Amino acid sequence: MALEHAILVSLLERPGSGYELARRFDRSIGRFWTATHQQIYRVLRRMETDGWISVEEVAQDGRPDKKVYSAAPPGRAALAGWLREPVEPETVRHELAVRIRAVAFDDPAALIPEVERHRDGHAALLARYLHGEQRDFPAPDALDARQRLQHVVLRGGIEYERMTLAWLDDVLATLHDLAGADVDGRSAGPARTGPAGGTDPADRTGGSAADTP
Amino acid sequence: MALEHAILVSLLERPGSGYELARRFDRSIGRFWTATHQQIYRVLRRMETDGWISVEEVAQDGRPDKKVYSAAPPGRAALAGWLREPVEPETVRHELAVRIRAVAFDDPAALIPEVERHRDGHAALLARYLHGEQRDFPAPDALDARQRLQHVVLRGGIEYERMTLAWLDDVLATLHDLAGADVDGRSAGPARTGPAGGTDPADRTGGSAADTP
DNA sequence: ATTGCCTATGCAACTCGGTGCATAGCAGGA
DNA sequence: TCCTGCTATGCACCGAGTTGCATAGGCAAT
Repeated sequence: MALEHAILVSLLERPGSGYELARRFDRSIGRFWTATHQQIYRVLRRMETDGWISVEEVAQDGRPDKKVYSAAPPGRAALAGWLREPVEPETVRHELAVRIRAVAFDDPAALIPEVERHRDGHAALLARYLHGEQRDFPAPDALDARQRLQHVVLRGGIEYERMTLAWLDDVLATLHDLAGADVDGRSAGPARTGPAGGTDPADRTGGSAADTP
Repeated sequence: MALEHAILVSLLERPGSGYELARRFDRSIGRFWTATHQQIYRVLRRMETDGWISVEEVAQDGRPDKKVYSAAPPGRAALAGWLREPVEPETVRHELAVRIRAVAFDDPAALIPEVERHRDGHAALLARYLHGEQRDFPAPDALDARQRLQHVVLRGGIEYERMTLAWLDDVLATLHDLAGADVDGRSAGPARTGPAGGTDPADRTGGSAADTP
């Protein structure tokens, strides 16, 4: 669990209230670590009792008071320790890949609209990243340490979106091709690849193709 | 929640017991959808009571009996319906990105070993994917629908690993560069980028660089 | 002989994370 | 005027998912 650490990083970059953190998790940090305000408030309370962060109540006019949190020395120490721990191997949850494999047992055309929607979303995100890069890192040779680290993370996001976009085009081409090949199956619901239910024929997949996604 | 659907796809590709499914989730399907045996057994029971799958008790010699599950027509129908639902926007949990940003408040060299380990893992996985592609899809023009779908998913995995590998090299170059630049900070623990705790200077990041990862 | 691993299934307890709802003052538009 | 939306924090509940443990026979190696 790294939400504590994501919050610590965010608070080190700039102190803020739970509400402000929640909005940051909708924008910046949220691109690679999501969290709802509920979770953030709960974790903030725990971190405070653990001494990782310190609070300051700030009265405001025209809007409710807020609690501004800052990273405390124990929090920094915890972060430093965390950086030296082994990286856990990222639990993967790639829903689209499951759906693509599922389409073998249904109409390939059924998935096309959703893949296109997905594709457009990634295209928009890539455009946003590239715009942000132009704005924030116009001179990549004159950056301090923190900016260089932010830039390398951003480059990762850009390359990921580029790669995903190209792959989704590949997927779409494949789906269109398959949908065009068997026009008769277009209207049918399930049960088309195999004769009926149960075991499918030509099922050599278990140990070969299924072994590598 | 798509574990049901991942299991359905796996059972359609080949019927099997909970234990067999668990092992598949360690290898093939597990590359893009992880699950422990506990979860699988629980979900299998629920799917069975819902009529999505059917069971057959199989006695074995020399090892415990097993329950072999197969996808039933209602399961196929549920899968077809799922394929037409909107794709939920993938909750991102990219721990390494958080760590890279965290390193701005600690020693950049501290992260290098873990990034290298990570890099080697991705290199090994890429090699495995490429080997699997050679083995299972030597003639990409002569594939049936299911194989073509499996191949396009595999291509996605390959491109993802290629991209990740290049990016991790980029990250390593950046970290080495930063670690070489401030040799004085090498041995220090936390608290080096900013003067002490609290708010860091040059904190224009909140709305600019922080806005795009 | 004992240790450890593999097959095969399952219970119990827990944490993590998300949804829905509540409060409460203020601002702006229909 | 009413409705919506923003700031700001929080409770209660539920489902998903993990960890630890249990059982139980058979196999292989030390």
